[in-house]
Amino acid sequence: MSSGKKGQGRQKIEMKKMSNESNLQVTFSKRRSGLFKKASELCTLCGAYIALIVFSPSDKVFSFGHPDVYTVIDRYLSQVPPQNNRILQFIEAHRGAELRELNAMLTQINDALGIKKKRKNELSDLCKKNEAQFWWACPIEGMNKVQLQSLKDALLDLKKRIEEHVGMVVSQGTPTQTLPLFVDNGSSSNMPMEHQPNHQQASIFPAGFCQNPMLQPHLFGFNNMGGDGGHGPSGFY
Amino acid sequence: MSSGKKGQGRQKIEMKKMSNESNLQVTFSKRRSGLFKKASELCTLCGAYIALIVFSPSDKVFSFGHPDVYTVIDRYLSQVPPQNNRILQFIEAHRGAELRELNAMLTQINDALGIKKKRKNELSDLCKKNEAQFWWACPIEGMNKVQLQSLKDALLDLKKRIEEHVGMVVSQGTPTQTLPLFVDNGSSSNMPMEHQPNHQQASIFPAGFCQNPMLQPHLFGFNNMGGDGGHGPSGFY
DNA sequence: AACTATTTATAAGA
DNA sequence: TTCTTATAAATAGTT
Repeated sequence: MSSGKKGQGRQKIEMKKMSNESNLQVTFSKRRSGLFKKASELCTLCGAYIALIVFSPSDKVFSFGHPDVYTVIDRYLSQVPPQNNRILQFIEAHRGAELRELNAMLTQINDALGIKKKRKNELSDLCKKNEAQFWWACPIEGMNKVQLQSLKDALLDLKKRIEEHVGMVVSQGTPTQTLPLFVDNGSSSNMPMEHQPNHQQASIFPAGFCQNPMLQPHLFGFNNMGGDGGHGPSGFY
Repeated sequence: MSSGKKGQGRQKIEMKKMSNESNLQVTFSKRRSGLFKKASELCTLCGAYIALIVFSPSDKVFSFGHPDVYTVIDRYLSQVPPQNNRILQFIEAHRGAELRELNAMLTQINDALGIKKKRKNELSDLCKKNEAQFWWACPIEGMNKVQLQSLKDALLDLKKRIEEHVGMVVSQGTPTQTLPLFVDNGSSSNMPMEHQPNHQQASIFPAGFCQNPMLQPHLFGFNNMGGDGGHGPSGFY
């Protein structure tokens, strides 16, 4: 602007996969922000329930949910169309159908049966997987019971050794303080907020367990569980 | 425009729940369209994987997925952060921690164990529910195996009675024709398309089983499984 | 990350 | 719901 040469400003782009890698990265970032903002605004303005999950080209995952992702997914997966009288309605609707049509229907129904069987197996697998290794991908949440128990034991041991080292006995009362080293509650005031929507994300995660709170102001709760970004040794912040 | 009085055009709106009901409905509709369009564009431009589920204020559900909603959800739910050496890393990171911090950590770990147990039960319930009555909410897909079998039997019976009525014997060869009455493949050319994105929604539904394809041009596959909108007797269209 | 010329989305009104 | 129009908001290209 201060120079004599001014940019062309925004140009229209072709709606196809971007070829330039670095450009794509920037565009992804900008548009992802915009998308999440739009989603949160739809919640705020209209009281809609929304789940939004985005995997970046480099497989980082970003999510937004109101009231939270899991609630909306559960509701989506549980949703079944009204089934009463389905068969009756179907037969009524096709009472005059030609034989060839009926044959086609039977074929489709058989196909549907096969697909249903296949998907049922897939779902069973998924359930097993989820039982084996739990989902919510925050540091401690990422551990299974056995791992948590191990961690707890290890910490107890460490604590004991410190006690011995310091040479003092500590009361075992419930601590009330949170850990700055470990906890970062995204809703605290150190986050810039342009406005506070009146809806809240009732996160499934215990407050402060999530890493990488998105820095977008005025958005509900964008939970970036992305790969590299959060799970290294320095990730406890 | 033809009148002397011209509108003010778009006005800025407050970012809070809209009070006017009919206005809210219109805004929801417009913004939902915009949101889904943005989502599909992010897929097209950047190759992102996205799942987007929206429940309207009146509880109609709209969804968009690339490659499809279930794939993205599965991936999201299955995602677990790298766990190797987590415990070691944790202890390393906190070797100098104060006793009070260790106490706080133990409390949090105990909390996490409790939450994990609770969520595990919830997940089990969800799995059971899904086994009992399957999810994908299109007409035939909405039926369970027993219902599909009943429908098949009913159709076979109907077919037989028609045969008797017409007084002829029909060959049982596999039909190759689709049913206009029953099938509507959203990607066929009777849908206005401003442009064809090079990504495809690999729908879990057999082609044509979905109802209410959204009429938004250039979008991937918005699957409106909304309550009233699609499941009545007239829903077979 | 910031800037800005443009394109795009959308609130209001019909 | 769909169309139009004025304006707000998002963002592509650049710095």
